[in-house]
Amino acid sequence: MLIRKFNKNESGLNRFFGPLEAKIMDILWNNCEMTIKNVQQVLDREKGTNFNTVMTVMNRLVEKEILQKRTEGRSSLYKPVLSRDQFLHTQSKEMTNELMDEFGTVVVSHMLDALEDVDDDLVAKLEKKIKELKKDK
Amino acid sequence: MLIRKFNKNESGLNRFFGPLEAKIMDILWNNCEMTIKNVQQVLDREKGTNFNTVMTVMNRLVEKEILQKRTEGRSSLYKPVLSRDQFLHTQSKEMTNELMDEFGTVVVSHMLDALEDVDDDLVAKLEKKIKELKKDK
DNA sequence: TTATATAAACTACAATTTGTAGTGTAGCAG
DNA sequence: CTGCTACACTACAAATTGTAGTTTATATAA
Repeated sequence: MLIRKFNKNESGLNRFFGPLEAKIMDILWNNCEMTIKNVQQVLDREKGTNFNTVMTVMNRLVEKEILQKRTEGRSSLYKPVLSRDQFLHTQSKEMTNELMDEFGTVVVSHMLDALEDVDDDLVAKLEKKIKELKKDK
Repeated sequence: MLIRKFNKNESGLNRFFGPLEAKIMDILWNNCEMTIKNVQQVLDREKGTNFNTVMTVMNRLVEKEILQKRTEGRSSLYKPVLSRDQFLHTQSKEMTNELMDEFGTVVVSHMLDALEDVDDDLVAKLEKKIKELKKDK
């Protein structure tokens, strides 16, 4: 799973992918396993995209181990290695860890500053964590 | 201040800059205001780097509003717009906000999972925050 | 069986970002 | 006034991403 960067000033999948890559991943995640043609047809509903373009980008995503490819007769079927939820969960966890490794507790402080409208589960988790932290002292 | 991406699998300034850019920023932050020649001389202690290369990279950093340039007679003096601390603080805050905007409270949960060895001030801040959150209900 | 359509492979090019460096220019110093 | 120095201008390379043409292999239709 080769995601090298997190794009700032973008949103959603565009934080991890280029614009076309992001559209393709979105389509794959909405449809499970698809051929290049299938993907191209969905893309085409908005704006014509060349078959070869779609193929190139999808095969690059396979090289990066973000998609997996299975040859079925004359056609190949592509699907994401991880589900969308798994992917986003992994990325959010990785990014959180990267930030904490890099900046330490400062990010915790920033998070608390930005924290509003939290559900009860998270408050409970916060309280539990505080107790643990105090016990460790 | 144009920082477009956060590089994963890097560390320190290399998360925000290319390798040479990062070295140059490090030098500038250790020395305040410097000419290109000064910077080049410090770089040269490890490995010869072409004067024009240093100049190009530094002027690009000026375009990105990361460095500021002041012409003093025949030479130009460069210095970072923000101090290292200001820069890192800004970036950690921005990144934290980006993550929270993107993923919501999941990142807080991840953060708590990774949290260890916290100082007393942060524990106090956590407790204060919990009280506020409960009051809002 | 052969012709045609289609999927895939291979190849290549453009724009962007970053590192690299040559050449030209203007001004100061001897 | 002549050369050194700093800067500007320009250009190219590698990587990333978007784009698409050409070629090859094959399956299906005539």
